[in-house]
This record gives sequence, structure tokens and C-alpha cells, in this order.
Amino acid sequence: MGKITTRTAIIEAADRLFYQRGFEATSFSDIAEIVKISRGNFYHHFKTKDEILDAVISNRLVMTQQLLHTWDAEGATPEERIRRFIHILIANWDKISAFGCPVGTLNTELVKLEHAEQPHALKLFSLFRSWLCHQFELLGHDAAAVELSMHLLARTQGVATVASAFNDEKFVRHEVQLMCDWLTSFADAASSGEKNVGNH
Amino acid sequence: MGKITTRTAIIEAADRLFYQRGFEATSFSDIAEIVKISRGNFYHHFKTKDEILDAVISNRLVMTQQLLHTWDAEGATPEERIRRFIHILIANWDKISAFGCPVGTLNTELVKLEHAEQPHALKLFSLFRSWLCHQFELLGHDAAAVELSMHLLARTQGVATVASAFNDEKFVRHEVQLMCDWLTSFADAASSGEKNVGNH
DNA sequence: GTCTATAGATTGATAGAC
DNA sequence: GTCTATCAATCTATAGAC
Repeated sequence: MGKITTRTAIIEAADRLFYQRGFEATSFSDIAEIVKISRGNFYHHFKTKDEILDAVISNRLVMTQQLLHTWDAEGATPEERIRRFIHILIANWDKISAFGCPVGTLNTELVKLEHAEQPHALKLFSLFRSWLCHQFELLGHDAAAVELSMHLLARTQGVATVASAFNDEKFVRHEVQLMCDWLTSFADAASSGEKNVGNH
Repeated sequence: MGKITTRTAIIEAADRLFYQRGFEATSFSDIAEIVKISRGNFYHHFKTKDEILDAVISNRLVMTQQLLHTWDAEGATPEERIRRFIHILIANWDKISAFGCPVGTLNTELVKLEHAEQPHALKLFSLFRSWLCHQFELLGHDAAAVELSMHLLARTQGVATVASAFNDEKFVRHEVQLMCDWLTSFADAASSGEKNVGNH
């Protein structure tokens, strides 16, 4: 696991380029230049470009699951864990400002292209959603957990898109604060038995 | 104005395809097929593909301004006008579900490509932001008007991204309801002199 | 103003030597 | 497993006839 082979090197280079330039805008030449192999050598490891995309997504799914496990291990409370999620916007701001959210932008591109791999890429979103959903359930919001996780997913996506377009870090910090405040009012409501499913 | 020339036909076809497939993924052949001209004929009207993009963005800016004027004319109150903005998500759901938000997805793509036209495309966002800002000022929220318009911009962007990825119309309707409720609580607070700049 | 023909580069993909 | 050589298609862009 994690062994450095040509195959994994291709996947990692493709992962980076698909994120930074987009899937369509990335060519075999671009990847070959990074991995230092010839273009012809690709086809020993992958039959088509789509197969590389498939491997990249699968790899991202594994990495994402590892990330979520880390958050599970390090976050003491569900509130703290969700806060961790919200704070990716700040922690990864350098990348997000330049290339947007890796999950959101990939899905958007594949939806537009009606690409067969879009359902696969959607699983990245679903992973976060399921994890968030579980955290909200732990906060005692069983009924609204799905809506709440979708809501938070959308909030973070929107902030990434708008902040990246305007290149506005101050806005990100402000919105992260708003989401954390919202979360706190939420966790408090949970511990006091109050209901707060509506607006935020 | 609005005269049907080859030039305007190219712009309209390019506009549609840049939205539906993305800028990079659209070729001259694709546009030529719609406009029914030869590929060589493009260069009588535009020197480069980037010039077509520039013309498309300029055209979108004009159309957007017209849309905002319509909302100004038809909406009796700032609250009603903002509601109009929020409801594009439902009104244009067919397109948004298939291709995302035309403003957000174009900006995201051009940011990734570090394209020289990105600042031009950003003006589309700025148009909506300025207009929203003005509406919030009319609601008596002078100090927070910029933050509020950016916040609403991000909310709608996030909903478009996530709903398009999941192809979930129900989620859109739910989030539109939440945003409208938030707006109402806002307008009420304004008329009763209360402050509500924080969380939503 | 529109066309055909074509340049020159690049694309994804293949074949076969080593 | 990696290479070179190459294919056919496509790309943006140009030149020049009509």
C-alpha cells in the first residue's frame, strides 16, 4: 500500500492536474511531463484517459475516507468534528482560491460533459454527506440530519466558489465564522432540547 | 440592436455551448455546426477563440443588466426583488441541474485556467452583488449590505453546485424556502428596527 | 462575407522493438 | 515495463479564391 510505482505516480500526477486545470484541459503530455515517462507508456497501465479518471476518483475516495477517520479520531465531540469540516475552507485556502473545491469542481465539470464517471465522482460528495449526517445525528437531530448535512455541504461549496472567483480570503473567514456560530447555536439547542431545523 | 448577423449568431451559439459544455471543451467545429458556417469564416469576425469568449461575456453582461432592470421594474419592494433573485434556482432548474450556474461555472473554469478573461467574467458576479447590495441597503442594512449580498450569492452558488451534482430538485426547493424565510426575518427586523446581521 | 484548402501543432491511442 | 515511431483525428488559425 502506497508503494511508488509508475501507476501510482500517474494517478497522483493526474489527480493534481485534473484538480488544477480540469479533466478535459489535462492531456497525456501534461501528465507524462511530470511523471517523466513517454506518452506511449500510459497504455500499459491504463487503456483510456477515462480509466485514469476512474483511478483518480477511487484514490480520492480512499484519501477522503482516511481524512474522515482522522477527524473521527481527533475530534472529541460531533460539534468539534463538524467544525473541522468547515475549517477546511481556511486550512486549504491556498488551493481553493486558485482551483476551487476539488470535489465540487470535478463534479460540475463531469455533469456538464455528461461523463460516465460523474456518478463515481458523486461518491466523494456522498462520503462527506454521510459523515456529516452521522455527526448531526449524534447531535440529536435524527429527523433533519440529511437536510442539515446537505445544507452545510452547499454552504461550503458556495463559499468556495464565490471566494475563489473574487479571490477574497476575508469573506471566507467571515463565512466560516457564521457557519461555526450556526453550528454552536445548534449544538446548544440540542443539549437544551430545543428544536432548530429551520433557518440559519 | 439585436440584429441577426453572423457575428451575433456565433456569439449566441458560443454562449450556449460555453455554458453547456464549458469553454475549453467547446470547439470551433461545434459552433460552426450550429451556425451553419465553415470553420474558416470565424476569423473574419473574431481573431481568436478568446475574442469570442470576450464577446460572449460582454453579451451576458448586457443581458444580465436587462434582467436586473426587469426585476427593478416588476418587484414592488426590495424584499420581493431579492426573492426574485433567489427563485432563479427554481425557475431555471432545468438548465441548472444539467449545466450548473452559468456565472459560477464559467468563473470556476476561467480561474482554473488562469484565463485572461476571468476578471471580465467576474463582472457578472459583481453585477449581481452590486444589485443585491443596493436592495439590502434599501432594507436599511447599509453597514452589512456587502456582506449580506456576498452571503446570499454564496448560498445560491452552493445550492446550484450541490443540487446539480446530486440532481436533487427537492433540495433546491427546500433551500430556496430557507433563504426566503431568512430574507423575511430580515425584512421584518428592518421594519421593526431590530438588528440581525449575524447568523442566518 | 463566405467559402475551400491547408498549415502546424496536439490530441488520444496503437504497434512493435528492446 | 519502457521506449520510439506512428496513426488518424481534431484543434486553432491562416491564405487566398470567389
